Amino acid sequence: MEVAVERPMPVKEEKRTDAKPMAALGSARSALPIVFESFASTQSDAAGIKQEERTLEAAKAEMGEVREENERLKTMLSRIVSQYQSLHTHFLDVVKVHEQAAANKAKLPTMPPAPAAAGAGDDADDLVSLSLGTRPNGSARRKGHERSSSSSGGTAADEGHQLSLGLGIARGSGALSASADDDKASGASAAPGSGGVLNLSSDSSSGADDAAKPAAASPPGAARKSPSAGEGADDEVQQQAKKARVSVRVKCDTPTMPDGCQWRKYGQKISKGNPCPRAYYRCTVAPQCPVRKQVQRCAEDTTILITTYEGQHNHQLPPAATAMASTTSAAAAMLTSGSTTSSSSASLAAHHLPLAAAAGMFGPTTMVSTAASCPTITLDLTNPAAQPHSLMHSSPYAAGYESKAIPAAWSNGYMAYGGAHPSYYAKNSPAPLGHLFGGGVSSRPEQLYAAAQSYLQRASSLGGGGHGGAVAPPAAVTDTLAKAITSDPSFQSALAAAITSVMGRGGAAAAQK
DNA sequence: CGAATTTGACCGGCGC
DNA sequence: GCGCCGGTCAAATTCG
Repeated sequence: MEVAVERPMPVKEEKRTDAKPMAALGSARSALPIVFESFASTQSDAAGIKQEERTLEAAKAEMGEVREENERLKTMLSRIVSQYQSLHTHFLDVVKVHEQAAANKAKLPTMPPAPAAAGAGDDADDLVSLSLGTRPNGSARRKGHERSSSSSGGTAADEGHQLSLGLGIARGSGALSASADDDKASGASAAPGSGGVLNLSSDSSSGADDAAKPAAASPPGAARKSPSAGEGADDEVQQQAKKARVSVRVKCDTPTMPDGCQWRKYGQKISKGNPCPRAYYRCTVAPQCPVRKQVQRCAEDTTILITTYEGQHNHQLPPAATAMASTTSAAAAMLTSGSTTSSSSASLAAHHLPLAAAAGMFGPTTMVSTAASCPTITLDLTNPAAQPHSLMHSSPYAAGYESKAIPAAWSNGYMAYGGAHPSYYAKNSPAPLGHLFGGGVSSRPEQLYAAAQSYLQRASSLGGGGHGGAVAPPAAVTDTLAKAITSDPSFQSALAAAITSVMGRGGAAAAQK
């Protein structure tokens, strides 16, 4: 039994408290130990009072230096914030232009009939989204393509407070978006491994998302295939669809990642190249649910749990499970739409963007693999930088900060958030989302979500415009923005906090076994 | 006693 | 055609 897994992850309160301290604090922390050390030593030395005084002076001097550094960092932070704001403003302007263009274009009969099919629209503006977190019922699919499981039927009530981190890619533009609904924050604290690694690998089949919905759906592959120049590509697509997967890597010390769903283990195997056995689970929330997952520990670091999801839930999910479900669905959709664009990953990269964009924008820790029959997106959040604690305890702005730990795509969402609530961002720049999700400080779910949706829409519009090819290359814009945002440590810490929150929540609610 | 997990066997795909 | 390997099945075992 994996009951143990379900228990809420222990909250590492002490580490969370630092959410607000800024970079300055981080640096201060690093300096303080030295001070205390010397102070302690003086005490031990009862004889040399003079030496003690000397040490104290040295300590004071160090303190002074630390203060100065704090000031410097604060200044730097405010500068960064202002730059961020101006950048965002500029971005919004650009987006508006594209939005209008897209609006005009939308009136054209280019939209594929297969509506729902997430990411099905090959030529139209497909919005591929990868979301982590739950979202309020209903609003989820603004862009048609989001078939997150939550929308499938989540009870509205339950989903009132949910956290969602979404990433959307507007076809053609590569725009990404993230949305953040508030979450009781409750979860916030709880990240199991707090430092988690999330790997999302989606199958083209993702259709999965759609497929999951039993009735509606048309075969995964069929749903998304593009009628146009299909040819051999279609077959390939369909095949890929069958293997669509979403894998999530999380640093977790429990047997399985608490994703909120109920799973039943049906097998275990030792796979080649990894001494750790791979466990196979099947979703038991509904008898006919096709979703399966594989859980395996990373050979290099056994604290890292690699969970690969396959398929789409065909039933209502508990609130706690919608986050992961949405993520896997969206990721699958993204891959799917990508595959429909062209027949090979190479061409994908060269052409429209879904996959290419995803691969490029997610950053080094995220991989989108289309080579094999199982296209996979890997989001590696195991990176230390992704861990809230470490983030908050260190000086984010210090050189060497690992900005790549967070997918650039998510940064867009972050940006959206910031754009909608600049003031909030300014006040809490160190870890805005961290407060939101983790601290639960003055978070406003509706606003956040609205902001996210707003951004989503813009992003998709942008994509449409980009597709038209009339305007400046959106991809370039978003890429630039993505880089800028991603390099923002506060975003990283925020994201880490959000993920942590999700994970924690999942653990509490999940009835995993 | 029922349900879930364990674990060896079986099956199908893929590469050589 | 053969062997390897990943994935699944199902009987046996364990647990609550």
